[in-house]
Amino acid sequence: MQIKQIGADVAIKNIPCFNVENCVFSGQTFRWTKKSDGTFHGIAMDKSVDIEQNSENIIFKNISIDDFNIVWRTYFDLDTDYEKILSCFNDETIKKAVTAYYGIRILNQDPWETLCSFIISQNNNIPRIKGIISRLCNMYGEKISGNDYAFPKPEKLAELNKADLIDLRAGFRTKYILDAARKTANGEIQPEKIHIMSIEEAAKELKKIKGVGDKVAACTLLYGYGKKDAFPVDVWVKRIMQYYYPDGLPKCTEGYKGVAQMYLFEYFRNKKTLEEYLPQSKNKN
DNA sequence: TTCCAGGACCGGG
DNA sequence: CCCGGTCATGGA
Repeated sequence: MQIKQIGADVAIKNIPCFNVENCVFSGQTFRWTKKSDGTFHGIAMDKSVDIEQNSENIIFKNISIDDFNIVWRTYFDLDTDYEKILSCFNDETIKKAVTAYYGIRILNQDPWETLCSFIISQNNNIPRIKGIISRLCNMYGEKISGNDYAFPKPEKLAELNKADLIDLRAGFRTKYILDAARKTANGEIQPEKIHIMSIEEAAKELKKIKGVGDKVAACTLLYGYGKKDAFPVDVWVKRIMQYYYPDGLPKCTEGYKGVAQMYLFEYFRNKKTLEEYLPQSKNKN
């Protein structure tokens, strides 16, 4: 990876397998937009950034190399060799998904934001998830700049009640958000401990929160704790598993089931007609 | 109008 | 342990 300060920007190049658009619109994060000039605007880790990707460079606008190294290099998981991981996937279906969406990386997001975001995601659709999270940040997050607000801290949300979140329009999920905030703020849930736990232990810990089940826990561990073998099964992945992998994911994904899941999820959810790829899915939920 | 969305909780069997 | 109903909201 080459890193260069060019004026007020940081330009990087020679990073295999890094497509910004595929990373930020793959359903693992909810606070990115694409501007009319093709630039990606995102808010994460209490900072906002604009990124331009062209054939030669990836340009992080108006930041220092220190900021890039401390925040975005980690966030985009740039020190992990994805070519190596993906080349081990010897499975026709996964290979198709990898080819179609090459450049997706598993983001290292803030654990609390990830937990809260995927609590909101349950029985919900992605556009609406983004709307709820946006409102939550605008209502209770610290201002960063312009119209950008940081994700609100658990301590901030812990002191609220349901009435304070009526305008969030999160429905039945509001009480789950509050429980997660309170248990995180009062130390019942400790991210530092979860970091060093096994996936099974960590999931059990997260499931102490109301509204956190297997799927939300797996998403949190994969996208917020860097545990790449965590395997979230949502309605899409469930259908994929039933049709392609009734006996489980192929052995070549061992250790990186979450990475394989990310590509499969993105590949199939963007298909208009699932029947084309999952002909038996009609009668199978 | 009905169905569905990156699910989880709860009660009954 | 497993199953179905239920939970808010809004777009298709």
